[in-house]
Amino acid sequence: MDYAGRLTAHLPSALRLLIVKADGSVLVHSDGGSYKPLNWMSPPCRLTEEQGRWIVTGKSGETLTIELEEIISDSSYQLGQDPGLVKDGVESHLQELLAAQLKVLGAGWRLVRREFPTAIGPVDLMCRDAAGISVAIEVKRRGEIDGVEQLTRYLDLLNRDPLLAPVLGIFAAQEIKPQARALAEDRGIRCVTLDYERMRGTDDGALRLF
Amino acid sequence: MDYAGRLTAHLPSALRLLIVKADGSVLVHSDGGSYKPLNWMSPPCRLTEEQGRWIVTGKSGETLTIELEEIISDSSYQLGQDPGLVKDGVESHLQELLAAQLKVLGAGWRLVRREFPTAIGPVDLMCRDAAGISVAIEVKRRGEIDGVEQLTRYLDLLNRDPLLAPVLGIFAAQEIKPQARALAEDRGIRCVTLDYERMRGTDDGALRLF
DNA sequence: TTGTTGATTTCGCAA
DNA sequence: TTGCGAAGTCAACAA
Repeated sequence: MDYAGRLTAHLPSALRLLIVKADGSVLVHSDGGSYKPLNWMSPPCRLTEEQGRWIVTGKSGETLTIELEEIISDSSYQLGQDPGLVKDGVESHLQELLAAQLKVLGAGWRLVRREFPTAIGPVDLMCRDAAGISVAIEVKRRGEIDGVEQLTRYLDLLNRDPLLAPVLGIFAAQEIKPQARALAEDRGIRCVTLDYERMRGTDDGALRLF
Repeated sequence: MDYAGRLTAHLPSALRLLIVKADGSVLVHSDGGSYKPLNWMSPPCRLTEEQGRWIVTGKSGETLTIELEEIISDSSYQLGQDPGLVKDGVESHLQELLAAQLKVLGAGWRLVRREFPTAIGPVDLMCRDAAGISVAIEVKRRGEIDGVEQLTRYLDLLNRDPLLAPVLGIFAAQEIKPQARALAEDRGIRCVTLDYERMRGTDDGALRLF
């Protein structure tokens, strides 16, 4: 099997599972690893069959060429439309919980609004502390450098608004990477680690503050 | 199907493809979307079977519970060990090639080290030019604004170190987006477009310099 | 259509 | 083993 697109890749001959979905997409799986196929073609794409060879072409001209040496089994089924997955516990939930339990950041804090709009995107939570100082909070499940950059951009912009300035920043996440913490603290941004289970279970002191 | 781990998720009853790999991992695919399953359990994990129900348990205690209402087809095959995928053309190759062909950036340049460590992450290539001035190089496959920001952060930090300062920056990529180039040049960062095919084929002038 | 952001990300490399 | 950045990331949502 050979792939030519953004990169080129080659897969030697071996016994594998080939899946062709209803939308024409193709997956080549080995008998291990994770859910990611060894190689694949995403929809929209088109599958053409020659003798003993599949050629799958993507919309940007990528090609996946599969040489079929032996077919152990070949089956086809119609699965129909799928009702889809319902998730719980992602970032938006953390944001809701923190908005509802804002007092743990400090007494007398109040929420201005969630998804506070700016020209460069929404701030997760905009608040005012007991003294009335504006505080912009960025909420992440996992806090990495990108998130600190994102909050920094918001703070730069917000602090140019004389009605809001000065605006402080809080970086809140279930887990904060050391490099992200270092960058945040270097920029005067407070870091807060969130405990999702405790926040869901209680309506009071559910944060570990550092 | 129900999942309980970092989040909880529920999947209504429908006709689907279940795959159990040799390492015990489980994939639940619908007949569309991309290569990502609707739900899954990554190895290492263990599958136990009750009547009409599969319970898959991961190493961190996550569980995937699957109720089997009807079995349309059930097959099992041994695929054996897989020789694995050979990729070509990714960032690490570019980094290696540029490290080996550093002289094309200028005569008398030398490599200090690859993956030069800093508090906010490793600099791809740290060099000194003929005059002994430090140069930090960020290598990307596709040069976008994020990469320029990343290099800027490194330069800000490195220039605070009196043993290194002044530190110049080079942004090197197979393809540099106009916005990224504009930002880099505005910040005094030199942009270099890398020609992967020529760099792989020659051991001399393999860059197009701008 | 394009861009931005989150993810049960997964994967690979270096310390 | 751990931590961090890249990915043919994918996918959802907004502009």
